[in-house]
Amino acid sequence: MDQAARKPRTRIQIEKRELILEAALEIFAQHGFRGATIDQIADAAGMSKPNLLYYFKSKDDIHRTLIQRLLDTWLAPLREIDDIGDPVTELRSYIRRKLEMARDYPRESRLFANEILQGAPRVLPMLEGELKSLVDEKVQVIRGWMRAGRIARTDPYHLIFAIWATTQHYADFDVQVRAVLGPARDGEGRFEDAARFLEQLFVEGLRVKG
Amino acid sequence: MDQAARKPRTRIQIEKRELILEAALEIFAQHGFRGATIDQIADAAGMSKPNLLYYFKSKDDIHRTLIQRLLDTWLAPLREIDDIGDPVTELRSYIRRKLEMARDYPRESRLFANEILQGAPRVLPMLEGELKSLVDEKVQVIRGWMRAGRIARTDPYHLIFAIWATTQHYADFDVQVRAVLGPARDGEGRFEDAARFLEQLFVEGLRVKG
DNA sequence: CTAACGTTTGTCCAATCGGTCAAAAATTGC
DNA sequence: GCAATTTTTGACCGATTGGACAAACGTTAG
Repeated sequence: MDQAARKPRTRIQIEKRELILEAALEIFAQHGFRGATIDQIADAAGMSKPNLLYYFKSKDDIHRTLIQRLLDTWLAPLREIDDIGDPVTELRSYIRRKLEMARDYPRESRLFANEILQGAPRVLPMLEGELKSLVDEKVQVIRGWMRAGRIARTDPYHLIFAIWATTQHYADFDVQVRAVLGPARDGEGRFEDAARFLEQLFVEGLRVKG
Repeated sequence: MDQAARKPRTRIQIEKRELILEAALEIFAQHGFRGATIDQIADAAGMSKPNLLYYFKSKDDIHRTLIQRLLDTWLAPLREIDDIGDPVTELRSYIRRKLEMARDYPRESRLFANEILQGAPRVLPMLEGELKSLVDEKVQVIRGWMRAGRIARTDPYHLIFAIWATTQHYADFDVQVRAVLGPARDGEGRFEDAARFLEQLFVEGLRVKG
């Protein structure tokens, strides 16, 4: 009777909501919010449209739930950056974690990319609040490393942007990457090659001179 | 009588088609193909929907025209890479040109990003054909530089991907970049900072070791 | 068995979608 | 001027959209 608005109770509700979110992630990631239809999601989840709307009260509700859930795991790698460890090791494993996420959660990456491309109508407050705070905090850590002469001096914000861009590229632009590399280099070795390249690029690019 | 199918003749047709394409670029870049409506585009172009459809026979027709036009200018910077010049200079100016395009043509970048994100349904043949050929060709140039010991040995494909990703990031994820940098750093200096950072990253990252 | 509750579905709706069409209005060629 | 042509528009159409609803179905506790 509560329409599953706040807290799902029965086991069926928990399972079905999960099923719907899984299907919706697939559809939203591929077609964007407006491009996706409730019927498509219901089909992919193996249920009728009214049945789906019994578990989520609107299309927007599903999307919002997905975005919210995504953000928790999305920022985890950045949170893990620690100013106690070795700077190069810290950055290297941050890059590796981000690349692993692009490999293991490409749909989440594309969902997020779609949202940002459309002007971030649903997550702008989070970007300006939580995300900015977290980045500002890690920028201070990186600045500390630079002041200590442990990595080359550069703009920490743009360093973070570059890591985001290069790693997420393999999820968001997967089709293009595949097309350019061609069938010969289409195996899973792609990610190992990418990891090796990015590691070299950032480690050498941040090496202290002289 | 020819419905402007092949070649526009009158001056009005040329002007109005241009007006429509300009409006459509704005709308498509923001909402994607399915998210955009003919009415929105017609509104933005200051004309009625049937009038718009007098100049383009369908929504798909407009989109296809935009994509086709985009690709010509999009690949121009890559074409300009020359194996005669100094490798570092060549790569540096390629990065700068790509970054300028992200700054000056963000809508084109987002239009392209939307297309790729949705699986490149309209440009996949071009990616696998024309784009792959061009990249393959430039990869050979870069390999030559590496063999000659003029830049560090690494994967040329992923080098190109990294340049694409980092530069286009400033157009496609503009909202996020702005949000993270905050109002204090929101001026046009952003692109100068980005240019400096990327130049350092790639030049140092590709420097030949000892 | 049965009453209460949770789940599922068929049917329906108003709004919006891409696109058509015929006729009006504006422009052009002579 | 006038007729031919190009341009613009209002009205309309079938299809699809997100969502509502009540009735039917399933499940479970007593």
